[in-house]
Amino acid sequence: MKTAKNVVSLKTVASLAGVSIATVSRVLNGDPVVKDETRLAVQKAIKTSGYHPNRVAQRLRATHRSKKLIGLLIPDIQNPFYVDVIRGIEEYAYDHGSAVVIGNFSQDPKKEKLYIDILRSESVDGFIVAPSDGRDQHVEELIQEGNAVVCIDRGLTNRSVDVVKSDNETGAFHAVEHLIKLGHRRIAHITGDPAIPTTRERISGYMAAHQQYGLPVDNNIIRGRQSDFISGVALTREILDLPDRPTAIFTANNLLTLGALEAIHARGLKIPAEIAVVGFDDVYWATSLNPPLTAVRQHGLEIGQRAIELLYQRIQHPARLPANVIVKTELMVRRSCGSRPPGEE
Amino acid sequence: MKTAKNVVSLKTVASLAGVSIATVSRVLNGDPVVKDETRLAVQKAIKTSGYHPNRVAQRLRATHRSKKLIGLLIPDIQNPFYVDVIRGIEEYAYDHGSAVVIGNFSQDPKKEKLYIDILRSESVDGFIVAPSDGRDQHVEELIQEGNAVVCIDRGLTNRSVDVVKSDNETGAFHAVEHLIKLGHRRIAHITGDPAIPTTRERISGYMAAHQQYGLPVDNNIIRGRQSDFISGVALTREILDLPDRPTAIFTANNLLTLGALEAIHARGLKIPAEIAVVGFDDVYWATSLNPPLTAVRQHGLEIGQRAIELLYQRIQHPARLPANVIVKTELMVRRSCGSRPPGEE
DNA sequence: CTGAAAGCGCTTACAG
DNA sequence: CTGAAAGCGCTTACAG
Repeated sequence: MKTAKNVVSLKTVASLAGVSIATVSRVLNGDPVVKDETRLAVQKAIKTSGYHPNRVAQRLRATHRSKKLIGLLIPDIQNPFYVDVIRGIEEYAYDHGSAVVIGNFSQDPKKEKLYIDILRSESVDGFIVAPSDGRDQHVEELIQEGNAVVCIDRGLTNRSVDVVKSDNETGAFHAVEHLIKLGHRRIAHITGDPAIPTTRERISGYMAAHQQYGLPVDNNIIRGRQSDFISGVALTREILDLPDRPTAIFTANNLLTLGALEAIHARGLKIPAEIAVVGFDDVYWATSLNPPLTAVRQHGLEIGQRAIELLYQRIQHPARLPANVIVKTELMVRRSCGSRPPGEE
Repeated sequence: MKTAKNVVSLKTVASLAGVSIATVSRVLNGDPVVKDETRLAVQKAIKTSGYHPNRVAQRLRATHRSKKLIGLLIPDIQNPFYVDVIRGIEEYAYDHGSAVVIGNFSQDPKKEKLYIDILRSESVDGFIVAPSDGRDQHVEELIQEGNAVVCIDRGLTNRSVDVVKSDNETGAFHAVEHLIKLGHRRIAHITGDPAIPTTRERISGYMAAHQQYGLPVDNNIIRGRQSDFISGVALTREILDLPDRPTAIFTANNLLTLGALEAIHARGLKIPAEIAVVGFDDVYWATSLNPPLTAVRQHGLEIGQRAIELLYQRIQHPARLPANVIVKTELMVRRSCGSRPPGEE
């Protein structure tokens, strides 16, 4: 067992092949100018020496070529939606020989700032970011400095920027419409953090469905605080305690849905017999819930792929106008919303 | 809006402060030899110029100091257990100013190889890896070359290496013991991929519990194929089709558990009235299942933290003997295993 | 077609 | 206490 790391560099290969390091570099980069004979000798030397290019040196040197590194800023790696997005990005990246550095900032702007600094000084090709909110200073700054940036899930309010996100409004619309068509007339909406643009779009969809079907909106049953589990539990409890309890709840993301389920189970209420549930965000365990959850599926993988494609376009054309990619959602109808509202069976 | 990226380097700061780049570097690295007056001038220049060190250059230059980059090889980023591990690692890493590059190889050895190559040539400080199986050639090689490597969840069979993992055997033992104490006599075990050491350890625990309580083991109800959802469904179906159906199922990981639930729900069987379920891996949505799932909780966060601590130790003491850290599991008793076996109510 | 040399942004002996 | 210089492993004009 060797304990010292062997350092096979261009130099090693060059001396092995009896050429200069410049020539080896040319062969590695597929420069057609190299004589076939030389190329062959070099390729052989590369093989026998087990040479692998040092990406750090390449990145330091590369001013005008790709640095093969993408920075990713994720608000919450525990959220399966973002895991899908990451997978979409990663697949594409590694297909192109790029690596991905992930900063999971847990919705903490300070942590976000730290990660941005780190990624920046790793001189990544560009950033894919879910801004902590619509007025995210750090992301603004990043763009200001001339970095390639693509936003996912949410854009920035004061600046036009490449964005890839779900059609939140239509997704919410379909969810609520589905409940209305089943006969529900009082549908609560547990929303996410009001500071996040996504939250507002989903509320819009909820409103639009009510309007389209001539249903009055009761602001008292639209409640939001944070986007997390705890809020889901607390807000659902409030809703369930209401004198004229809604017959259905539409939750704005998977954590809120879990919170809602917890609160409903704790009350011993039957789903959908006593209360129907539809959630935003489909998750792989949604079918294993009892009853299986009706949910608005976001295509996270596709969002990730589109984001990284857009990022590479942005790198090549820094001046092109910002694109706004809206990815369709899909309503996965399962048993948690039943076939008719409670009390009518 | 500037479109060109500003390149504030040591040079910029040096000329601003009227010193050489060597001096700036010394100030940055806290070299006490620098005169206070000079230090102050340099610090001021750093502030006003908005200088941030280039980590790429630092890493290229750093032969003997930390490169501030950790490589992570994860078999499946969709598995919440690994997400916890990642969070544990990440927290520690970023507290120490290190970044983490994640390679999610989806149990695909080819992808694993590619990622190892990339991470290696990014000259990371070290690797934290969950080997694809006990005879993982690529991980072997990595160690062979003198890299700092810590394994998580599973070790290597032919080589002693730093490992951090759950106490799988005891965890499984407690799960099965719990079922036995509830009166179950026929307990099926849906195992993971037999090539993964973890699988075997969990089987051992299952066996040990049977032995301790003088229960016969029926190999016909211990079944394993892959570690995924599909296998969970298929194997559970097989088990449920058996003439003398077991009264309980112990599943070896969270995906298998989901598969089992799917199969059980499809048959319309009541949990735990007709069949009890205990799963390895607690997940944050386990309490939202109906009924809530009894599960063996692994402390993923702690595993991640211990792993990265061990890694830094390994970097500092390349020759120290490999450590084997076993992290306790915890049985989370919920309603999916009931209070007595089916048929005795 | 190939090589010598400059340089990417740093750190670190070596002088002084 | 500070600076000039070498060098980490590459790429790329520039000569020849």
